[in-house]
Amino acid sequence: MYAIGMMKKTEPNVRGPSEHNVRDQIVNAAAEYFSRYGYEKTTVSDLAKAIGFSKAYIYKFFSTKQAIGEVICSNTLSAILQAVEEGVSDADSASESLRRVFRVIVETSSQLFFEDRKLYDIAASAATEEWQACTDYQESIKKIILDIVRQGRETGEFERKTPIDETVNAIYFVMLPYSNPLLLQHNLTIADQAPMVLSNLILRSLAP
Amino acid sequence: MYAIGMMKKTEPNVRGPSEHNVRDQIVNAAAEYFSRYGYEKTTVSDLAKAIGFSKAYIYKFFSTKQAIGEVICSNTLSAILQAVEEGVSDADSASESLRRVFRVIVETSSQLFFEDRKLYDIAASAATEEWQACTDYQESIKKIILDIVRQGRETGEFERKTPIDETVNAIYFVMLPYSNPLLLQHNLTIADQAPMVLSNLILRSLAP
DNA sequence: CTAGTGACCATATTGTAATATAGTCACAAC
DNA sequence: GTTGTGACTATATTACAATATGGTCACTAG
Repeated sequence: MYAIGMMKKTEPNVRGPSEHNVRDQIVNAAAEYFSRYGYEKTTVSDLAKAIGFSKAYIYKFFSTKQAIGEVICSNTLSAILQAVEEGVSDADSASESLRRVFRVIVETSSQLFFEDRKLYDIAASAATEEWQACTDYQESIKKIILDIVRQGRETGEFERKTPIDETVNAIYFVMLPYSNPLLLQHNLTIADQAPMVLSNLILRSLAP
Repeated sequence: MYAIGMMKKTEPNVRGPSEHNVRDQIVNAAAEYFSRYGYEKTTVSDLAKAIGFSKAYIYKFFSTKQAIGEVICSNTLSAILQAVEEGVSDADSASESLRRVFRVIVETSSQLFFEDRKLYDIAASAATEEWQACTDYQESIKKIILDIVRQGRETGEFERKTPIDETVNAIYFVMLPYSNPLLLQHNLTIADQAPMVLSNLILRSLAP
């Protein structure tokens, strides 16, 4: 078969060769259209026209429109995660890392979903229908939090009495309303104060 | 004029005598209909028919349908607050009070908005359009938290370094996604674990 | 075999005409 | 004065036909 890494191709709804020029063209067109006109307003025919093929040909590569959406969504969420990880790697303490995680998530998400690009409705669909990309994203955030808490505990920066799973879960719950676009939407008015205030609360709870 | 206490009659959109049999009949009918058929589905004519008067007469007492909704909403939120205050008064420490606030809010809200009664859509309208009753409710919750934190600080149960406003605000922000029906809706799946886990986090952050 | 498509179907979405609703007002009965 | 209403308007909602969209498939070209 094709040379496939340990990723891709495992997910269903992805057809045809995973390395293919046309697949990339579709994804690029989708990125453009979804962010400019929104996911719902963009039709598969639009994408087909944009790259000069027929609609039917698109379905040789993706089994559904949602499958295309998943890729865009996945890329977008990856971009957020990357920004988060960048912030974390620049931090010089676990506390600072946590602050940055919170701040960067809120900032980047607000920007991507509500300002720069019209990616809100794809994120909304993704969150409502619990696409794979979303649950993966939430898992990644949990893992980042876990790593930071671990590190903080090792350096003695954080307390060690509370079961680490509970600590991580609690922090995750606090951040959830700001990392899920469906919820963030309702919290936009406090999205500028929340990261600061809540980070402080979390860090107080982590004090040894 | 009428003998008016320091309340009622101050809010606009409330017409006619504030003590009046018919006003109560309207409110009772509304409570029944809104919780059975929902706020949006209930028409003002329905209420009129239910109490045997004409629709026009209703408008002698309430300037808009929303004004009726505000009363029902206000009563419902008052019921939640009462349950919360009951829980608090039964608690024997500030910590226990905080736990109960969180637990009772989630339990009572879930029940009222999503199980027992179909009050969700009135609460949703209220939250979306920021009715007075809602902002009052949120203020009340903030005040309850403030009182508990104050008490906890006095008894030495809680730390006193953090500015009390920030502490209260942070706790309030943590509870917000569970006290606002619009947000609670998306958190129903974790609504059983959240109060426990998040109360623990809050209490750890309050440790002296 | 691979690359690519027009024609097709079932369901979703839109436009629009018909209906229902929130809210007003002049007026009647007492 | 108070209690109460039918008739009215402007806007919102519904019902439904017309159209658009997601998705499939048999087929052609090389």
